Amino acid sequence: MGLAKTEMFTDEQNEISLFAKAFGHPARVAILQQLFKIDGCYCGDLVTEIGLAQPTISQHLKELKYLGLIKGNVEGTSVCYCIHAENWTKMKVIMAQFLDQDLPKEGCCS
Amino acid sequence: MGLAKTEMFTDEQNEISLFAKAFGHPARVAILQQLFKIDGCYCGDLVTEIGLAQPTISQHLKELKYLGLIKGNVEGTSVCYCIHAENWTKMKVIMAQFLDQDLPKEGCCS
DNA sequence: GTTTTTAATCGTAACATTGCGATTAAATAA
DNA sequence: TTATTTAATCGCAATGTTACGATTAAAAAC
Repeated sequence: MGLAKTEMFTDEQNEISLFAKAFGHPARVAILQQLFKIDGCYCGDLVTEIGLAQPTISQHLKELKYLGLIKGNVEGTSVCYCIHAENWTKMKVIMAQFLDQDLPKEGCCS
Repeated sequence: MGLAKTEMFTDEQNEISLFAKAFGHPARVAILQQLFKIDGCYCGDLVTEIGLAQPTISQHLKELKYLGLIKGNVEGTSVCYCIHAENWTKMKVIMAQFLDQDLPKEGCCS
């Protein structure tokens, strides 16, 4: 059915999967890495750097912005993007809670 | 076109996005959390716990297994799953490299 | 050997994602 | 005002994902 049944999962599980989905495409990973390197970066620069068409980059930026991971500043005809530092930190806390769980000493597969 | 153009991205970017994609569905997050809690867990227990149909859980388990994040041990007619500790740690290193980048002090949006 | 149990696989319907050409919107420059 | 520049949005084709009923496979119990 292509749609996750979000109502059967916890808020935490849904939140983790939403952030993870944002990182689930190499173009968005590349965009974020670029914004860490050159903060802020114009949409056009990202198009050049990453090599996808302008509407495609714009769409990826929209998703990242929707999740609050980046913000964009209009400067004349350009838009300058950068990492939303505060929200990035919040996201990291949520992801770390999931990733840094204690590994059980002994499992069935030991 | 629905398919990421992997050849235009770095191996690192592709690897990050593959792991992220694994966490990009709440059911897989729930499965992994359950395996952290009760290691190891039988496929049937996961079906009961999570509430999706058996073929659906089996499919999610297959993806997690393909990425090396879990392993399954056949015990009679059952299969006992658990976190692949070593690979989980490796994955965490890769994800941390991406998530823990230094935030620039000043961006265009400051 | 037959039945039961457990999980993988198959097939397919419903839906989501990705990519981009074409267009639009909005600011700037001429 | 009329280009020009830059990026968002629209529309659509191609592909991927998710879910599950039906079936199969394999081991265990009887």
